[in-house]
Amino acid sequence: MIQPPSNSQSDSTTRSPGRPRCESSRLAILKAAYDLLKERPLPEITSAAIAERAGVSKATLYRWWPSKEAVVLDGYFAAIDQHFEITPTEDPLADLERHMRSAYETMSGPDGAIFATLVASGHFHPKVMSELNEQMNSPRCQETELLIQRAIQAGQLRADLDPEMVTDLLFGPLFGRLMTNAPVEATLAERTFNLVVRGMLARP
Amino acid sequence: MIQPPSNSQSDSTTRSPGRPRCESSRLAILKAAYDLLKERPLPEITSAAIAERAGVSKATLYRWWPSKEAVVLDGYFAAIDQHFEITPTEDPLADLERHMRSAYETMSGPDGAIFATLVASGHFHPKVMSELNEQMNSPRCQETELLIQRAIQAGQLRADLDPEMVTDLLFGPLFGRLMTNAPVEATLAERTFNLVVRGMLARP
DNA sequence: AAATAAACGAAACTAGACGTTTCGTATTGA
DNA sequence: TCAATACGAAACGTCTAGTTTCGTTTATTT
Repeated sequence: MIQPPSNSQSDSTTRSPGRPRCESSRLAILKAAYDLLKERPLPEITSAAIAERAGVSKATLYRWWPSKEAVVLDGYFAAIDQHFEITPTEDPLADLERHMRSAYETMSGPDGAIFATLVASGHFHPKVMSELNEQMNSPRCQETELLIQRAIQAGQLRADLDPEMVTDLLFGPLFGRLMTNAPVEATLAERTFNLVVRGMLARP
Repeated sequence: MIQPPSNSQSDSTTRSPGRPRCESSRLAILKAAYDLLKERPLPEITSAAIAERAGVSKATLYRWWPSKEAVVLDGYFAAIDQHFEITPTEDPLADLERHMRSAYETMSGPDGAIFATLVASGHFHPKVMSELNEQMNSPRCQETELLIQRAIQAGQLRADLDPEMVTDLLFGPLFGRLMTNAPVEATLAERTFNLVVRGMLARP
């Protein structure tokens, strides 16, 4: 995350003197940021609005986060932290498809729209982009690539596949939708998966 | 395009009285906008900077365009208008690949970066997004789908393919790169094309 | 219990951007 | 010449990010 002062309160044993940080304010700020994110795009969210909704002064907000973007990003991560688990079965290829459908389904809703606007902001705030890549994109890609490698080892997929390339392809249509602000149709994951798996060449 | 006053000077015969619009200023503004776009992302471009570089007053700029975004968008369209022609041959599938490589190559350079930031801005300015979709995305998609249909009719591709889906897939990795601000590798188009054509299933 | 260190709220403040408006001047057609 | 329009210069209003000041509150430490 992005916090200037020494965060994670060093140890739980040694505490610095003075009034401790107000945990409820911290949570209120994160929640306020996420709630606002569901209502309107990031540029229309002001730092004053976040502070006001959280019942907190702007000074407090800027004491713990360096910018509006950092607050909103932390709020988003805190809210969606629990998504995207995978439970492997005997059929790695089916696991891959389930994983993909789950991602598409999540991103077809409000969290997808928020993600898209955050990525858009990332083009103007390098730290936002790198945070998003580190916290969201990279981990999800690694999960996906792992599933692909399992399917390869199980003999279900070609051995000469590049898992990274396959991942790009599987999620490309999703990114395309998010990037152009187009709706993610319910059948998109399925159709994408089938086409990628089978290929488009005539007479196999 | 986006111009509030009656543009395209109605007819070339009937002209309204009064001093005519200064064409050189118009061109200077468009060029200044595009040049600035090559230098820095849109939010860091100020209307004052565009006017100053064009040697024009802000009042002139806002007389002809409703916003900074509209100016910049027109500047971009004016600069890249000539890209992406297709010359069909006897081999529609090869045409498709060439078309795709050309698009990937173009978008791997500065115009791709600019496009990405414009799309990003589109998330915060609906008119920018719709303009981009109408002037860029939709036409390119239609071209691509046409090429796919030709390849299907030539028997090179499966008859049951959905050209739109294939297009999404072919350009997905490109969009993914642009969206996350990642570099578009020189071999990306080729690898994408090969994988989509062949599919990823083991033993065909 | 007293001193200290830090967080908090309220509010003023700076700096900068967008977009508007005013006014005087320049350029065209009628 | 007159009317209509474009242009430049400059001031202006409004909004926002982010900073700073100051008095108050809550905790630890001695």
